[in-house]
Amino acid sequence: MPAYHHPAPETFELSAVLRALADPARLDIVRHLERVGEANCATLIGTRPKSSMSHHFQVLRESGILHTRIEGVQHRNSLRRDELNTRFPGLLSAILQAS
Amino acid sequence: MPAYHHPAPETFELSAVLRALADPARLDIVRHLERVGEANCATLIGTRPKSSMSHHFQVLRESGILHTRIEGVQHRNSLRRDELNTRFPGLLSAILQAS
DNA sequence: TGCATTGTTCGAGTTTTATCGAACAATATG
DNA sequence: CATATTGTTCGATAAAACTCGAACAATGCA
Repeated sequence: MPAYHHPAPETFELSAVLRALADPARLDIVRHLERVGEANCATLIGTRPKSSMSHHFQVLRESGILHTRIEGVQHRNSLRRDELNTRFPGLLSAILQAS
Repeated sequence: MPAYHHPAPETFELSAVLRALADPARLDIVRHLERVGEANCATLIGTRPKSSMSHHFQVLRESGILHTRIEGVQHRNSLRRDELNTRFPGLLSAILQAS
């Protein structure tokens, strides 16, 4: 399992970030990561199948919203808070703050 | 031409707002309104046909992002800054601030 | 080695969204 | 009233995105 590619903050695209966060399932993922800091996919799967979740994590990763660290068989995800805040100041916190 | 329906701030949905702003054409509209304050559809039409623009304005209106005032034959659009800021503090300015 | 766990990838089906021309409605103006 | 202006609505097409099962890959452990 090769390591993932994570885009550099300079290449984050606002449209991609907004599109990624516009999906309720992905917004749930982001909110959960905000609370727990780091989580693997399995702990975040609710009723959805693995393949759907894997897709959502991919969208979040490729837009720059989260980072995936591989540890053994688990893929641990966490928000790229600092990098997002550097590129789009205040955006993530404004979105997380919204009820 | 009946007046438009503009949703109340309490009913704004974050997903809908993000989805509306995730489209580059609509983000351009929002940025333009930010600059000029108020504009009708015609002045915002670039290369796209009227029907496409009308659709984008509808999406922006129904998500709560802009208000459309009818004056004669023109439909004047402006951002609902205060209402958006009340419902989602800091969100619009964070998005407008992003390059 | 055999098996369970974790997650990706593939492919197909469904839904949503965007695009745009044509026809229409409403207002203004000559 | 005739015509131009502004923008919506309709309908069809195309593109994008979501969903999910099945097969696969990689690790960990007995």
